[in-house]
Amino acid sequence: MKFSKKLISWYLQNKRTMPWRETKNPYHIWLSEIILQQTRVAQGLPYYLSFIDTFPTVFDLANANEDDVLKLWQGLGYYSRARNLHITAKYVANELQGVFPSNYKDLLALKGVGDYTASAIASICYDEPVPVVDGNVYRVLSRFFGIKTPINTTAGVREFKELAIELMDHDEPANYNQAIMEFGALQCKPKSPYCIVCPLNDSCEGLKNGWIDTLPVKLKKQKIKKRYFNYLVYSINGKQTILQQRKGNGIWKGLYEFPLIEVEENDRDSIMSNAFFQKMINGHEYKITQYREEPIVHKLSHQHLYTRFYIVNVNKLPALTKEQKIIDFAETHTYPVPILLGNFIEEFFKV
DNA sequence: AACGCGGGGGT
DNA sequence: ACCCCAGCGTT
Repeated sequence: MKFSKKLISWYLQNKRTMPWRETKNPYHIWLSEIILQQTRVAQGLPYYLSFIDTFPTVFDLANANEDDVLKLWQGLGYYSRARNLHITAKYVANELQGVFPSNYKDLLALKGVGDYTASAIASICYDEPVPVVDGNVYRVLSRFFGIKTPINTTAGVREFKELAIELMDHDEPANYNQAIMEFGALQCKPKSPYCIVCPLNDSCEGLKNGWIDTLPVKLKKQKIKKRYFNYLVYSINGKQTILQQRKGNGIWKGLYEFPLIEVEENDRDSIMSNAFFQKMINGHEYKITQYREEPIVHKLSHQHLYTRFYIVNVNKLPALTKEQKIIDFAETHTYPVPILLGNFIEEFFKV
């Protein structure tokens, strides 16, 4: 039997039930695909349900405030996905009368939709025979065909894409694409795949040569940067605090946070002598206490954030920058914040 | 072509 | 610790 037909056969018997597999509504499929980028099904599923519930149509999403979209996205990470989601919703609602593009090429033009996502939507919604090449597909193909080309190089991306095009099932694009991904997720998984009971184990080059544990080949690991964050949690007359929105292009763009002092070395002197800190407290009576002695270490894929919170008690309003807003304690939890701050707010303000 | 971007789960 | 996850946009 053909490679693709074996996978589809496996898929029809082993696929998990998921809400986005019950529909071909492009709005729902698009939403699920954006949410699932670099995200496990178990983590993304509750977000998918709450987005569908809160924004039943692309018009509802388009008419929302960006802050509300980010708030619903809070905790899912890679927040540019949420901002691009909102941009694309407005584009589809306002420029395309709510009708999504119906082919790979036009889908690719949407913000936040790359090669993978355009292929996924085009194949699932419109039966266009364009192959998806995600992390699962790299693993399945590299093992089955014994391909050692690193997957995160230009040559690797091109080689696997060309192979995927050859293998594409033109009779059932939707089933085939979901089959190879589901197969990679459940059967040909990264560690301890079920080769003994695999329907492809009689012709798998990786298994035959003992390469299962070394495929796919991926070049270098990014090294982790350490950063030292010091948040000033203002308590103004014990009722209000200050939040500011992150600008620029770094992490958490668009999310809110307390006034932040980032230092190179995490010693108390460098924080207290920091120019920004002096400016914030200059001319005001204040009492400052450190929330916890030990920093909270927030681990991201690419950096570790050693974070301290300082409670700054004041009786007068400090001078605010343009980005800063006075917020009632009870309202702090309505702003989209990184999960690191969300946890703190929940604990400290008891909201 | 290389890099930055979250948070969670598995081993 | 380290890897991976239905990747994408920017530089």
